[in-house]
Amino acid sequence: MYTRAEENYLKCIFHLEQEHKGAVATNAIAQMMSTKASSATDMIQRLADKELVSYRRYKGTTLTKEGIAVAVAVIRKHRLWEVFLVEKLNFQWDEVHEIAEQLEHIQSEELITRLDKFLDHPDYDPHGDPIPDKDGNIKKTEKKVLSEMSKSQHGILVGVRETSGEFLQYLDKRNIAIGTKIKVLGKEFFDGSMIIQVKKEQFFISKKIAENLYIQV
Amino acid sequence: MYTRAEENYLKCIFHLEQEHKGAVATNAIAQMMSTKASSATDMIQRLADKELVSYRRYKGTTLTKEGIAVAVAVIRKHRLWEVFLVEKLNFQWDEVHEIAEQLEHIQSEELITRLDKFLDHPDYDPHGDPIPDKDGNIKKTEKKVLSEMSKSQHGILVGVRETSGEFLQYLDKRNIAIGTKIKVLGKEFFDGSMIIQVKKEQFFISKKIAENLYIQV
DNA sequence: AACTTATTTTAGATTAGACTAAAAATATAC
DNA sequence: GTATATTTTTAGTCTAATCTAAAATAAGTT
Repeated sequence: MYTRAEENYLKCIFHLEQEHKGAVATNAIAQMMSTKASSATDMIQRLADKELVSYRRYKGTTLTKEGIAVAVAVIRKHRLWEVFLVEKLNFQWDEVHEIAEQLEHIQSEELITRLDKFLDHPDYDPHGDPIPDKDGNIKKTEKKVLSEMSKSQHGILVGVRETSGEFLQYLDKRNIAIGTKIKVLGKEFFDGSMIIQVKKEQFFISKKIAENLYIQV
Repeated sequence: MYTRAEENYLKCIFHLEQEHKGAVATNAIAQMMSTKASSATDMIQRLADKELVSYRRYKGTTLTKEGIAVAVAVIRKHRLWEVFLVEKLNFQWDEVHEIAEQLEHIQSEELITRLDKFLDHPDYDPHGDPIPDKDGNIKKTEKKVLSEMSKSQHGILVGVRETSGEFLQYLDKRNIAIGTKIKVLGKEFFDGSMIIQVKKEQFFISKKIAENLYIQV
């Protein structure tokens, strides 16, 4: 099995690779892991020795098949635990990330099989992210970033990008949650800000907010 | 907070101190932790620096108030998770120990508060051991080892000492579980073996088995 | 093309936790 | 009460994961 640190690096590289499509820069990894570039290099080289990533000095890092499998397994565990925490223990969706970061490293195939069944095989976690299946397949959701939508388009919120407590609380305060219908009433070219309709109410939102909301059209 | 290793040592020392009443030998700790005496000494000295144990060279180790608090908190978490695994995820009672060993180190007060509530504030774990409350109080069960009972005495099984898979499966095979009524029909002085009644059936059991069953008379 | 800046890697040190081998303290035996 | 055996501790080494400082490479600018 792999260490906690290894699993965390693999998960991190997986997410970065998804975002930017292509080899991941050492600095990007270091930054996301809140560590120094030298530490990241060190770990990357160890992961390369174990053939979990392929790596060429100064050129960047990509996950191997095995590396992807490990990363996705960890993500599956993380998201299943998040469902458990919200659905069964009644946590708010913005409180679960930190705890799931720990739970995702518990080693037991059987545990996850049973947890998945107990939760009735959920497809999405409380933030709207898809839960990989046992074999590592992830449902691709054809979601759009709200900031890329134009006037009078509408859809439902299926996920968020940023997962900080502040951001999720911002949404809660405005009654915006996964599943909420959102319509774009207006868009300002100058700064990318928008006026949106949520249920009976209308809000002004900045570009920064709009960039962090995923909408299914 | 404390590291996994520290928590495990504290838990180990707690159990040994309960059993033998008095300062715990370094070798006993090393043996229970499946490590070498030198490693144990090393850790004990670090724990002493942090005032979690009081320790005098060559004399043995005892937990301080703070050390007890940490150990009991870990034991509480372990036993609550065991209840969860058996009651909610339908594990057999002999399959849960290893997983609970991992789960007991998850750091979150709130998680345990909510888990406890979700499980309806259980008093005992699936092996019959009492679950410490939030403040660290442990219900003392006035239980007796079966091997110390005499002919025609009876009671119910409230706990087991040994927790190996083989032993628990031995019990399962004979339909013996926590809560089962047991009556001593006969006892052999020579080797301490017994004939017991369980439900409608009678079994011969060796002294070794009898020493590992706790009965509430 | 040469200079400057930013990124990445190497070298060397540190910490927790474990190990082996040897030394020190305690316990047991005659 | 000395000799022997057992237990415990110390000293020194090892690995994973981190750090700082310095060196190497790549990228950007004139």
